Amino acid sequence: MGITERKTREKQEMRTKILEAAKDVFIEEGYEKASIRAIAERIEYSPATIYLYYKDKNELFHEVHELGFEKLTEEFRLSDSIENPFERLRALGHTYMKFGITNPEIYDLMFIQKAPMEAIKETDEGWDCGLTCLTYLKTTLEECIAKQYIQPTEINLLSISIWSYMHGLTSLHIRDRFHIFKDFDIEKLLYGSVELMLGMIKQNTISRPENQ
Amino acid sequence: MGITERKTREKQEMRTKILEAAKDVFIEEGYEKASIRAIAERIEYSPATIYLYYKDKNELFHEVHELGFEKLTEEFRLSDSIENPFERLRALGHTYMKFGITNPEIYDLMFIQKAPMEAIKETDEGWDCGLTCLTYLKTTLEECIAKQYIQPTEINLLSISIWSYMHGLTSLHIRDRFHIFKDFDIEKLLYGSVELMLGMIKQNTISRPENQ
DNA sequence: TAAATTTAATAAACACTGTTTAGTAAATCC
DNA sequence: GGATTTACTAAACAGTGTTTATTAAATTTA
Repeated sequence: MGITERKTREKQEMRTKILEAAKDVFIEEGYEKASIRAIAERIEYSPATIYLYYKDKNELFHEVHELGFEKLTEEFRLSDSIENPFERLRALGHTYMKFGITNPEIYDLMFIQKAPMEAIKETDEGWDCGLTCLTYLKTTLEECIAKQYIQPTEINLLSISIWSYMHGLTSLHIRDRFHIFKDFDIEKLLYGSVELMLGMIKQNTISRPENQ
Repeated sequence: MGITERKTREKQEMRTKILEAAKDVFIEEGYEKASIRAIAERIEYSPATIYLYYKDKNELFHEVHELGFEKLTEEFRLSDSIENPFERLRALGHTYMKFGITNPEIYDLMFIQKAPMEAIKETDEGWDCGLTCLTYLKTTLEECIAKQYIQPTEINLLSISIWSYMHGLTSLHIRDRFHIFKDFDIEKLLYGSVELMLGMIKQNTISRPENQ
């Protein structure tokens, strides 16, 4: 019977319709103004309708957060063609930071807000999209170690460190904590910091001939 | 005339009464549940009364955020007695991270939420309390450089980097992004990361005899 | 001291928020 | 064609920050 098939298809279409509206409101108006009512109004449905397709706001925001990860992963993929793993690492760093600065509201949802993580806790799934991005970093770092650009280091320790560093720079910046450096070009400081870190983890190798 | 003096004193007492209540609600109930009504109820006044002493929620939260900085600065001061600047740097790092993990809601307000920064924008003051803490880090780093524990580096670049690193570790942790390392002892990874960073910035000096 | 004025506090309202419930109209099934 | 399921929504509930009009008390003035 084709009706049930059409119905499930329509149900899915409505979900993506809501999801896209949520994403748009999010990007245009920001986290604070992304209310259920605002999203409902955009698709010309009543607020209550959204609850027929999403359990609650957390679940909806969790899916928006997944969209964000799809976009970030997509941008990460652009660096796949870079042969040198250390150069690829630099590119990933720049991509990550630029993503955060360009899409602060989505970045907010992906790495700062509690909501998406609470949605995960209510299911038995893990933070798959986060894991995917982390794996991207991990494999690049492993390759850097294999090709002796970086001193051998426990990979979880190293990846958590690089990620935290990049997140620290990005999040303190988009949350306006760097205004105290008002006499400096902040973006220049940010990219300078990335280079400082890259220099530090690379220099270790250069200065240790026994690893070469 | 003693009346006006008493009045201004009472006005100040009421402000601190509200402020302390706000801080307590904040610590006990968290950011989300720290509503004007909840704060008002705790001091047994009507919500409207708070607006006679504070312009809006942002201004009140800004003062709570300042209390947080007083506490953090206090804890930083405990490391003043450490002679070796590099050991002092390690202590500051541990203090910072422990502060964030122990007081996640206050840390939230100090380094994550937008609200306190918006309160600053509306006045002509800067982020003085943030600057104080940063100066603490800066002077320690400068001393590290002077005593050749750390390779000479532009001080703003270096301090922004160390701070971002510590904030990245702390904030990703308290916002539950490290659950993907579920097979590991996360706190161990965190302190391990601090050691990794310390090792990296120190090693540069050791491996460069021309600086010693 | 009595009246006028200033001050302090609040109840109630406004415009929002997420979410639930009851009810309606249309589509589908028998 | 009548019964049933489905899709949707209006209205309500409990909460939010904030403003306004009003009241009662404290203070000043005459």
